Amino acid sequence: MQELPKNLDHSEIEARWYKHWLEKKYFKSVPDEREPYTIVIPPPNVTGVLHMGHMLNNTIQDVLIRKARMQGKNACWVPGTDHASIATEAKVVNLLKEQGINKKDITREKFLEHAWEWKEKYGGIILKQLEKLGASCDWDRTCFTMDEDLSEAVIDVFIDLHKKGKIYRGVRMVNWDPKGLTAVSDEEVIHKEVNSKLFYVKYKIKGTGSTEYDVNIPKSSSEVDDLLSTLKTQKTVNEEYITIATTRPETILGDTAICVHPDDERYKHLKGKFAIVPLIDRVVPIIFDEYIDIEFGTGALKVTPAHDINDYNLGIKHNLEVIDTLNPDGTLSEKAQLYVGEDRFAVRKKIAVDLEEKGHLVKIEEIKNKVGYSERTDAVIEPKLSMQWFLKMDELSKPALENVMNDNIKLIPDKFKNTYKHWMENVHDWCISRQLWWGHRIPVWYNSKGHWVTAKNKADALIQFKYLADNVEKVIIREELSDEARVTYSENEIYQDPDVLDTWFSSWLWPISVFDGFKNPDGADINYYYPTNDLVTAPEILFFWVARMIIAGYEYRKEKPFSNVYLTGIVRDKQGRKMSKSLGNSPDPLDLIDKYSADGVRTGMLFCSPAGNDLPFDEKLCEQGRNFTNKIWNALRLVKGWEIEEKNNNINQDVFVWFENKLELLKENLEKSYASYRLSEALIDLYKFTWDDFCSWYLEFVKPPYGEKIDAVSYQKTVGYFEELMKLLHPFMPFISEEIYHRLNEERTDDICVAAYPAIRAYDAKIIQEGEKLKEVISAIRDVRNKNGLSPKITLTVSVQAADKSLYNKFGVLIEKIANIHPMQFTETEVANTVSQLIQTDKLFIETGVQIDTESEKKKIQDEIEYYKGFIASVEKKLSNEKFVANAKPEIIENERKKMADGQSKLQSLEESLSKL
RNA sequence: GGGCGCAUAGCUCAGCUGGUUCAGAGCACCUGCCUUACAAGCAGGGGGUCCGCGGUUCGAACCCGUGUGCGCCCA
Repeated sequence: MQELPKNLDHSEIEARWYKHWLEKKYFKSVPDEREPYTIVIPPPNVTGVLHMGHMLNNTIQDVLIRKARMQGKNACWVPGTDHASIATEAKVVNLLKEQGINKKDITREKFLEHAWEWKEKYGGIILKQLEKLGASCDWDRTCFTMDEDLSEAVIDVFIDLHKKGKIYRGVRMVNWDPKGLTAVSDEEVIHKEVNSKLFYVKYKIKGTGSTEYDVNIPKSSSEVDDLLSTLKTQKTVNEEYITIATTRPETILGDTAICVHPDDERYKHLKGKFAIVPLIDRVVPIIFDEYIDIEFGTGALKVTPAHDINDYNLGIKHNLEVIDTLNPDGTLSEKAQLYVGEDRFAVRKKIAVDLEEKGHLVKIEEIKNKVGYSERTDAVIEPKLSMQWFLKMDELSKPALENVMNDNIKLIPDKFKNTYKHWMENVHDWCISRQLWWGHRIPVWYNSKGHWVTAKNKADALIQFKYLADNVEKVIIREELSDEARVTYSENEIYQDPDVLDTWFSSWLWPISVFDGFKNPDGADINYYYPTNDLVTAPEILFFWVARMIIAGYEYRKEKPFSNVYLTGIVRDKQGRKMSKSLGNSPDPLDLIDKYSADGVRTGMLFCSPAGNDLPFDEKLCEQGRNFTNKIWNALRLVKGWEIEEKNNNINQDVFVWFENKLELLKENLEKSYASYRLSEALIDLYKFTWDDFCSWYLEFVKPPYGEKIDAVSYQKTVGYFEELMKLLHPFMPFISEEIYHRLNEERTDDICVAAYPAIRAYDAKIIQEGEKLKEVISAIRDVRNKNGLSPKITLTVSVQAADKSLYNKFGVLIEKIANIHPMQFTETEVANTVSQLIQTDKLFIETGVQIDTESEKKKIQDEIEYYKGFIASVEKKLSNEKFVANAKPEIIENERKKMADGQSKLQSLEESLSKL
C-alpha cells in the first residue's frame, strides 16, 4: 500500500485530469443517434477577464452539462466570446493613446488592424481561465461574434429585416461626449451629485401687458438707462409672466414650448396662450401634460426637445419644433442665434447676466442634482439628437412573449415572468446603431444626395442603386424628374454608413449562428442541437439578450432557442455591493482556485446560490468547499489504509442494508432538486450525506478495531459506495471525484467523467428510520459521556428498556464499538443510580460511575414532563374539536391520534423515572 | 412616478399542497478532545415575538388586507 499525503495537492490533479479529459475528447460532441443536451455559453466580453459572476455562471453550466454527459446524453457546451464594441474599442483607443496614437489621426482600416491584433493577443484569456474552473466545453466549437460566418449572419439578418420593413432610420437622443466627439452608452455615463444653480426665469405671456409706453425715444446712453430703470420698476397692470426653473439657462435658446400640468390651478387660464422666449423673442405655445411634477420648481417646465430626452418625448407628443442649438464640440450653433461659437458653460454664465439685465431672472437657488459625466473624458454628457437605425419590435416580440407566458420556455425562478411580461408588453424599438468602428459595419450605402440602399458590399450596393435609379425613372416618368430625386451612383460617389451594429445585434443570433444555422439552415448541427436545452445567465440581461434571442429564434427558426432559462443571482460582496472591476471589491477567481482548489471554489459558489437570488460572496464558502475536498481525501486515506482479510463474517450486513437505502433516498432527493434546478440544495444534500452519513457514520461502523483487518466483503462494499458517491459528486467536483475514482481502483482504465450516472432504485423508509434511531441511541450515550466529563476511553455500562428489541439485537455490537460500552443488557424496570435517556419510547440507563446529581436529573425529567403534558393537552384539544375531526383529512387525524399515544407513553415513562429517583 | 420582489437563529438561506414530537440546515459561537483518515478535524451544546397589526380557518412561518423597512427593473 502506498503512503498517501495528508492533504491533496489540488493543482497537480487539476492540471493532470483536465489534460486527460481533453486528450480523450470527452467534451467533444458531434451529432449522433443519442439524445442531445445542449448549452450555449453566454459569450463573455472578449476584453474580459474572469470575474466572480462568470465563476458562478459557468460552474452551474458545467454541473448541468457534466450530469447530462454521465446520463448518456450527447452533451454539447459551446464556448465563445462576443466582440463587445464599446468596451473593446475603448481598450484599443487607450492602448493606442499610450503609444502616442490618436484614433482621430488614423484611418478606420488601420484602427481595425490594431483592434484585431489586440483581440488575437488577449481575446482568448477568459476561455483559458474557464479551463481552470474545469469547464467541460467543446473547445473545437469555440466561436467569436466577429468570426466570418457569424458576421455574415449578422449582415444578412440586417438586410433581411430591412427588406421585411422592420428596420428603419430615425432620430434619437444619445449620450454625447463633446470632448470625445462620440456617442457613449448609458453604461459609460457616470452620474455624480454636484452643486448646481437653479435659475428661475420669467417668460412673458404673449398678448399681455401694454406695449404702448408713453416715452420719448432716448437720445443718449444716460436716457437709455433712465428708460430701462423706468421699465423695470413699472408694473403694467395686465402684463403677465410665467416663471420656469432650470439648471441649464443656455438651453433657453432652443426652447419651443412651456409645459404645465393640466390640473395645476395656477396655469389653467393659460390654455391656448403663447409665451415669449426671453432674449430671442421666439413665440412658443403653452402646452399641458401630466408628465409635469407640480411640486418641482414653479410647476412650469421649459421644453427644449433637442437637448433633453424627456423634453424630446414631449416634443413628439405635442408636435413641437426641434431646435438643436449645440455643435458637436459643445459650443453654440448658428441656430442658437446668440453666443454662437461660444462654449456652453461660458454661455451659461453670460446668459444669466443678460437675463438679469433684461429683467427676466427672478431668482437663483443653490441645489444639488445629478449630472452625467463621460467615463472616458470626464466631460459633462450632452443629450443630443442623432440619426440612428432602429428595429421595430412590436410584431417581432409577440411570439417571444407568448411562449414564455405559456411556459414553452421556462424562466427559473418563474418570478421573472412578471418582469419579462412587463417589458415585452412595453417594448421599445431597438436602437441598433453605434458610433464606433469595432463591430459589424451597417450594410447601408449612401449616395451624395442621401439616397440609400442596403447591400452586403459595394458591388452589390451599386447594383441596388442602379435598380433604384431605374425604378425612380419609371415611376416618375410622366413628370419632370427633379435633380434632387434623380438617383445617382458611381464607384466614387457612394459610401458605407460609418456606424456599426450594437453588439447584442450579433449575440441575439448566437444559439443559431454557433450551429451555422443561417448559412446552412438545414445543416446537421442546427437540426440536431437546436433548440438548445438550458441557458444560464444573469437577470440583468434578460431583456438585452435573452428576450432578443427568443425573438430571433422564432423569426429565423420558427422555434424557441432554449427550453429553460436559469437566471443566476448577482455576486455581491459582504457589504451587499455588486462585485465589479471599478469598485475593486472582487477577489481574483484564479487566486481563489489556487488557494482553495477548483472543486472548492465551485462548491463554495454553489453552497449559497439558489436560482435568482443574489449571492453574498464570502471567501469562507470556498474554504468550506476546500475543507470538503480534504474530508473526502481523508476518507480515501482511511479506506486505502485498511488491510484486507479474505473472510466473510457478515458482520456489517445490516449496516450495508441501512446505507444502501439511505443512498437511494439521497439519489431520489438529488433528482428532485435537479429537476427543479435547485443545484444548491442538491449540493448541500451531497455534502451532508458524504460528511455525515458516509464519513461520520458508515465508515465508523465498518472501520475495523485498531490493529485488525477488514473483511473483503466490507471492503468491496465500501469501495463500491465510495465510487457511487463520487459519481454523484462529479458534476459539482469533477477533479477530486475523478482522482478518488482512480485511487479506489488503480487498475481501472475508464474515467468517471463519462461514467454512467447511478440509477435510482427503491428504498425502504422503515430501514432508514431505524438507522436514524440507531444514531440517536449512540448520540444519547455520547451526550451523557460529554455532560459528565467522562473520557471516551472509559467503557460505560448501559441497560436498555425497550418494547421492541430488534434494533438492539441487530446493532448491539455496533453500538458497543462506537459508543465504547460494555455489552448492552435489557431491563424491564428502572435501573437505580443511572442517568436515563429517552429515545422515542425506549429508555437507556447509563452508569456513569460517578455520583448522580439527583436534583438536576429530577429537574431535567420534570421539564420534559411539563413539555409532554402541554403537548398532550394541545393534541387533545385538537381531537376534541368537532370541526377539526369533521374537516381535517383522515390521515391527519390518524396522525394526531398517534401523536397522542406516543406522548402519553412517554409521559408515563418519564413519570416512572421520576418516581424512582 | 410606474412595475416587481424580499423580510425566518449572530450571518446566509431552506421550509414545495396550511396539518409530523415543526420552527430547520450550513457557517459562526460555547464546552470538551492533538481518539492510530482528517485540528482544513472529532464529540456534544446553546440560540428564534418566523418584521408589526388586523383578518380568513378547527388549525397560519405559509392564504388575504394593511403598515414599516430593504432591494431590483423601467421612466
